[in-house]
Amino acid sequence: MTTKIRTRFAPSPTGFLHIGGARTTLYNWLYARRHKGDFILRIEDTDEVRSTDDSVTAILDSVKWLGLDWDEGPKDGKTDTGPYSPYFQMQRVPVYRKYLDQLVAEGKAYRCYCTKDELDEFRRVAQLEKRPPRYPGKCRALSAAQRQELEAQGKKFSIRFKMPVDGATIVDDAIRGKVSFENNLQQDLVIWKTTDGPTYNFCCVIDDHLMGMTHVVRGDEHLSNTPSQIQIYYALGWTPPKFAHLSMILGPDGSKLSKRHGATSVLEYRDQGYLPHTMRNYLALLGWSNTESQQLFTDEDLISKFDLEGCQKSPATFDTVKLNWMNGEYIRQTPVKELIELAKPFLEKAGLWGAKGPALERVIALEHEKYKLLSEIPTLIEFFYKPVVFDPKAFEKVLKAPGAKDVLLGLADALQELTPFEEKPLEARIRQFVTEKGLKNGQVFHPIRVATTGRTEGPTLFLMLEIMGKDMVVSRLKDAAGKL
RNA sequence: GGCGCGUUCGUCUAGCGGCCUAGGACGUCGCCCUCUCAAGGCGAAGAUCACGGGUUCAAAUCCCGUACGCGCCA
Repeated sequence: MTTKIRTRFAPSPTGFLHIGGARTTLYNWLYARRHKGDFILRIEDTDEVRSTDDSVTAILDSVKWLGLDWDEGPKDGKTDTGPYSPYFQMQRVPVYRKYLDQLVAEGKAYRCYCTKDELDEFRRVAQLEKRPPRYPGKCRALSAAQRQELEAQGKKFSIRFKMPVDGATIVDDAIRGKVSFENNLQQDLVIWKTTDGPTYNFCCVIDDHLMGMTHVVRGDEHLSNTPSQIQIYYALGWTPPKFAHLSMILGPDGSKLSKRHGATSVLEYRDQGYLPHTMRNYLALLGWSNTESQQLFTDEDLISKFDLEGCQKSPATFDTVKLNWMNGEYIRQTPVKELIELAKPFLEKAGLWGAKGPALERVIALEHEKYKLLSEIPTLIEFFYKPVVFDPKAFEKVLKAPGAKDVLLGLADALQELTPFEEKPLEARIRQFVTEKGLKNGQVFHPIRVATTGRTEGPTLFLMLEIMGKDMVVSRLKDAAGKL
């Protein structure tokens, strides 16, 4: 029997969920789902200064919006559920302390009394002598008597983990293969702070083991810490999980994606009108691909095809242009009724939800192939519900053209008489008008469009007029003519 | 500074020694469709596979070095 796959996403609640974190979450989730395993969420809030409750909420909201469900972890910002509860690290401190005591008792970790100033000095001298600036192990071999004396002086201490002094630690990474680190170049890392609390690397090892993680999929920036973590697993008599380190996501200028490149928070993408499915698909492709070079995936497709081996070792640039294309694809695939529901917040904000006028369903369907973002929908359809606002250029070029006024007035009369006021008869009547007056199509079609919408671009003309209805069309033709 | 990682069209990538005169997707450009804008169809341009050495009958693919970028130690 094979062990059940268990993956996790373990954010520090010190801010919103950014794009990189979202991708890490997605890959962990995909891997777990692919193998019918469990996906766990754990909150690494041991940084008491920077962790906030708001961040926890924002992160949970983000993961939920992305449509990634977790099997164990927080239910909200305070409570959680699952066989390994609690999933908030601050609530697990006694657990960490237990293993800390064990390591100290076994001589695998030791108290270090060096002050910040002393450590700075070590570092300075090391830099000067062009040696690696690592902790020199000053307190590593202190005797019990020496420790007593230092403590009698009221010296505070941190606790350091004793790294082996020879040999190498191999990280067998699912994406990068075997990566070797010389042990004597690693330093004795602090696992318990002077301020009496555990450090990130220590909690991470203990939780990943106790919570039964089989795979740790995380960002590239953790690769260098992995040998230390692996040695802690060994010291505790545990087998490390399989690691996979994902490459970084870059901004368009090749530097690490940050706020100055635009939106970095997942919730900002939601607010700009991207669909969760777009984010899942796009992020999946940013650093992972299969041999078919497939671009569009259903969720089932993604789950059945995703694998760690297909992940890219090199960093990837986040490309909003492709994201927009993909979002357009998925909007086009979304049935209009569903699309309206998705666009509801944006329509409400624009005052178009429940507005008097043509049926929203027909209006939105009219320009279905044009939306790239949900947030664009209101601007593209608002002229159906709000007074016409003329684009100055369109007004100059199209309405002020010679004869345009006569066209508008003539059409207003002709269309007033038209029944039924529907696409086909409208087209027939307007084309007839063109012939009667000896004009070209453009000389008539363009002025109608600008007069009724204020713009030179918009939906297919005759169906649009039908949806607007006779009263609106005729009065707008007259109004526009009146301005000339 | 040390250690580690990375480097294929503008961007995301395929490629695991011969199928590569390097394939796909986004974007760009052109044509078609057409009442505009899109969408759609067709087509084109775009990569001396970072650079330099090897290994081999044969290298984008294997090995070594260099450069540049990034990460960790901080």
